[in-house]
Amino acid sequence: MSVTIKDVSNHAGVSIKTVSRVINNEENVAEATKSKVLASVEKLGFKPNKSAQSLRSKRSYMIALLYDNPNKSYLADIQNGILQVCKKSGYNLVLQECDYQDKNLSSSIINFVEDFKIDGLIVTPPLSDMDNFLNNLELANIQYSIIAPSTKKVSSPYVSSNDYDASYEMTEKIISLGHKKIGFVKGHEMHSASSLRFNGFINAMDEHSLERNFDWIIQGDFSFESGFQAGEKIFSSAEHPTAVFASNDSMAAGVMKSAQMKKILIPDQLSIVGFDDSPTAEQVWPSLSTVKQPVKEMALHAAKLLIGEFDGLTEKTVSKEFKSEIIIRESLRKLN
Amino acid sequence: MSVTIKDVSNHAGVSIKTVSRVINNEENVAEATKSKVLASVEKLGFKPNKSAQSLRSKRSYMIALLYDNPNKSYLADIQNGILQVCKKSGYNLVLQECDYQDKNLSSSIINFVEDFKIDGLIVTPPLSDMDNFLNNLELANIQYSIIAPSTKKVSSPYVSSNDYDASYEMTEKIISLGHKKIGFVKGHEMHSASSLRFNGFINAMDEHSLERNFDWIIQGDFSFESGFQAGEKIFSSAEHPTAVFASNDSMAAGVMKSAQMKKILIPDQLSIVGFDDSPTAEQVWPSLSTVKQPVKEMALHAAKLLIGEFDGLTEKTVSKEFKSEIIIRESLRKLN
DNA sequence: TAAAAAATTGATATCGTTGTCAAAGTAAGT
DNA sequence: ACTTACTTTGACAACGATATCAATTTTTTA
Repeated sequence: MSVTIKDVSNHAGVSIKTVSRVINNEENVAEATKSKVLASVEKLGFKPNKSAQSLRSKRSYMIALLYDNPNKSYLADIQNGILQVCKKSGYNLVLQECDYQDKNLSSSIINFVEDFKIDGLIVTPPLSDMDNFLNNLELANIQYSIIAPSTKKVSSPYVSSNDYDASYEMTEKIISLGHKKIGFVKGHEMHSASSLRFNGFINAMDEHSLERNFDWIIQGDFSFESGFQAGEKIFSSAEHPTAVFASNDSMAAGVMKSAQMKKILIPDQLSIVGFDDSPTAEQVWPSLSTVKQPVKEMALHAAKLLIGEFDGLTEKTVSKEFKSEIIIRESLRKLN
Repeated sequence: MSVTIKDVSNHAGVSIKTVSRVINNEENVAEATKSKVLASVEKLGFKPNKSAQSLRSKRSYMIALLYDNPNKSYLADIQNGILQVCKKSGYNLVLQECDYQDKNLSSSIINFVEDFKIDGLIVTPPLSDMDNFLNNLELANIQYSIIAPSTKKVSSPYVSSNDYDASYEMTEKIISLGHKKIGFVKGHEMHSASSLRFNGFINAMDEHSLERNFDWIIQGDFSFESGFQAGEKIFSSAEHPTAVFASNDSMAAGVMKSAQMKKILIPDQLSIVGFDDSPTAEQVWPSLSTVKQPVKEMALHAAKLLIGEFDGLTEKTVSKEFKSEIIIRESLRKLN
């Protein structure tokens, strides 16, 4: 039926072990033998049987993406980045949806990995911040690579974004446009990015000696609805801010709706900025100024880190922090 | 190390073949033997080695999702639905991003399937409408299940939504609110849903003897930008419609922006409706009335169809057409 | 030039299942 | 009771790769 290693060994006049050596790029194969084998491989169109390889070498050539993320756009970007690496390196991506509140999360994931001989995991927020979970993975000797952890105490490779810096920078941008009265909507408490983004805001405010008004600093949970509620609170206070910075775009859209329903003109009377550059950011009117993280590139790098870890990619890849980009759209305006 | 079929056979005092028979639910195993084996399996915590099974039986217990879809939200819903079935049936979902314009699409997919011994494919639009591609899959003897094809000439199982009906119904809804001057923004020409949605609109208009105004019927491509451009055209015509029906939410948001920039009040002067119930639909202001397809349920059913095809699920599953739901939000208002 | 060391190669076992086919056990038919 | 047919079971081969370890060849060293 299909071409096996034995066919190749016959064709090339060597043992199957030698063919195996060549296709696995092992050392100590004479150059002449190697090219002879490679020629046969090419000629016969040989492709190693993944199942057989997997059985013998206990590797599946599959990596899994662990996520518990309500943000569909974010998820899609992550997947795209990983897939790009997978395609090149012959790996496959398997999806594993998780519930971060599940008591049995660790054991069910460990089971899954052992069951399917998954080679490694890519862990996304908020799972990437659950130290206990990550520890369990390590105890079970499971390789993983982390996207966007807040704390970097883990030993496994990670990629992160500079949520703090980006938030600081965006806040400075707002301030530079003359705003002094700035509100803030915090993100979900479980997500480490929430505190980073908040701290960036606070520190930039402090740096410019601007007063924090806690009537305008509202706890949200990244949902549109929570953004709307935040807006309702902010705009019910005696004095209104001239700008509101929400920790993500959905909440910014919520604030925007609240303002618009109260006939507050955006951006004339109120500037709004978000975070994430979700599709919605471009599609609302006025379009949202926001912070764009290179999510896809981060995921790509995380995949490289992981696969490099057990597959020895040619170029050595290391943990990396990515820089975000500030995108100015219609919702942010200079104060006059 | 881990428990093998041999351990179970020893423990149960039967041959490995008998254990194999039990775990594969084969016929002709005495009830007593079966329960004895099952007990041992339970006791020892035996789980068949997927790689070995795969090697011997030429099945990978993996299905792949084929997509070339710019809509991240749609993709996430599809994935969720499939994953739900996968979890139950022990399959894994592998992602395969495609380019529908790729000349080598058929061969590269066939290669992929043979390479990884993928058990079956779930094909989404617009791939699901490429008859040539589907034919090639069949020639290669690859099992697949289709989501939302327009034509049903294929022999493989499918799930579909009633795009035509939903569009017809939504148009009637608009008409019932007193609108007579209704514009329409068409979707991407490659997507079969586009023509279905358009036909639903046209036929409902005809049915109610309403005139089609081709200044208000604009070709779009499902993108926000194309929706915006459509709006620009529509609102530059001598007379304005009182309602615009866009073939998806992104385009509806584009039309909305165009209108808002021209100070056309929504919904007072103009009603706008979309299609898909994307996250944006809820987050724009005024929020978009739209058509929600049970995408997740459709994907779930498609996965059942596929896995049932080669795995004989308990309940017999057949091709099915799903009904969409009309969601009325702020952007649609009764004409007074 | 012989011996030792290193590099290269191959015969065969092995991974953990399922498939083949024949043997053993049971039920049915005469 | 004795074939005949059917059900149930097991011994062993097979799937297609990698691992072990010894054999062979080449290179280095003395």
